[in-house]
Amino acid sequence: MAQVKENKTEDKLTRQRDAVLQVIRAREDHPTANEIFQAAREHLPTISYATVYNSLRFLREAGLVHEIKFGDGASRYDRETDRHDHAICNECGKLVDFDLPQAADLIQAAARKSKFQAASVHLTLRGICPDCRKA
Amino acid sequence: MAQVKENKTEDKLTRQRDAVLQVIRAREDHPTANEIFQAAREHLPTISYATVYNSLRFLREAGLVHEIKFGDGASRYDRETDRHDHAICNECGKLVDFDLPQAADLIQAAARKSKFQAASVHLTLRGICPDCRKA
DNA sequence: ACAAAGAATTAGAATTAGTCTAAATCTATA
DNA sequence: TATAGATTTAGACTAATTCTAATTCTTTGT
Repeated sequence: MAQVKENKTEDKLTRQRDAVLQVIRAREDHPTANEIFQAAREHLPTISYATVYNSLRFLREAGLVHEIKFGDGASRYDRETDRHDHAICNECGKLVDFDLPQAADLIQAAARKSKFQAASVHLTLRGICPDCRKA
Repeated sequence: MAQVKENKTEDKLTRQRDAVLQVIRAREDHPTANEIFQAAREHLPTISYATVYNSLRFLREAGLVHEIKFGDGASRYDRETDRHDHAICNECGKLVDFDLPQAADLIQAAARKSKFQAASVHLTLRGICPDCRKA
């Protein structure tokens, strides 16, 4: 009798996937897929663009990285996977993480208003970052 | 002496721009630029894709429509221009407006945490919409 | 250890959203 | 009515991402 195979998605952290993960973990900021590709090929020169995207999907589904999608260009990837909020600078586009527990507390109220079954809530602030305010 | 011309951006609601505006105002949902283009050319068969984009930029800058950018594909346009929040269905992608005044109240706290000078805050709920919950 | 099956990777083509460009058309006004 | 400025048009172009098909691992059974 054939052995039962439960998992649909494989769960191996291959060399390529690990390289991508390490790139994200090594950075304070929120790199794009392209930036990750550039950095990853320094360690693994043969890695391809498609593999970076495949790895990012894998890592996201495994909960190891967090994908941030604002409309402004490319998705960005975040090593911080706990619930948190984002601030985006209207001048320079800088993206900053912060956590506002009060925002998380609004999940019930948001579910009631929207009639959705809530999975998560996320607050986005738009404004001017400290650097651009100075300049 | 030449007449002084103050406005940098012109402010005429041309036939094309008005057609785009009417399409958005006529819809309950949040059409993409492509959907707007399809609908607008029923009234104005010669309108071009680029003009739809130009008109959307004009209408957005004039405050007549609201642009919603989630990473999931194309920008969507909303006739509702007052501050409001959004719920997105993780199953079918449906986008719904709602207003949670408590979210607006968090603008001060969010500014403090992020160190940004705040312009706006916006709460996004992700979950399952009523229709998908039934199915 | 070896072959077969399944998974992952690769390179490049394809797709999609959106912007840019240059020529043509409008429109207001002197 | 001529003209200058603004707008529209069609299509080329760009950037991000996904798809595809061939190739290269990895397992695992024998």
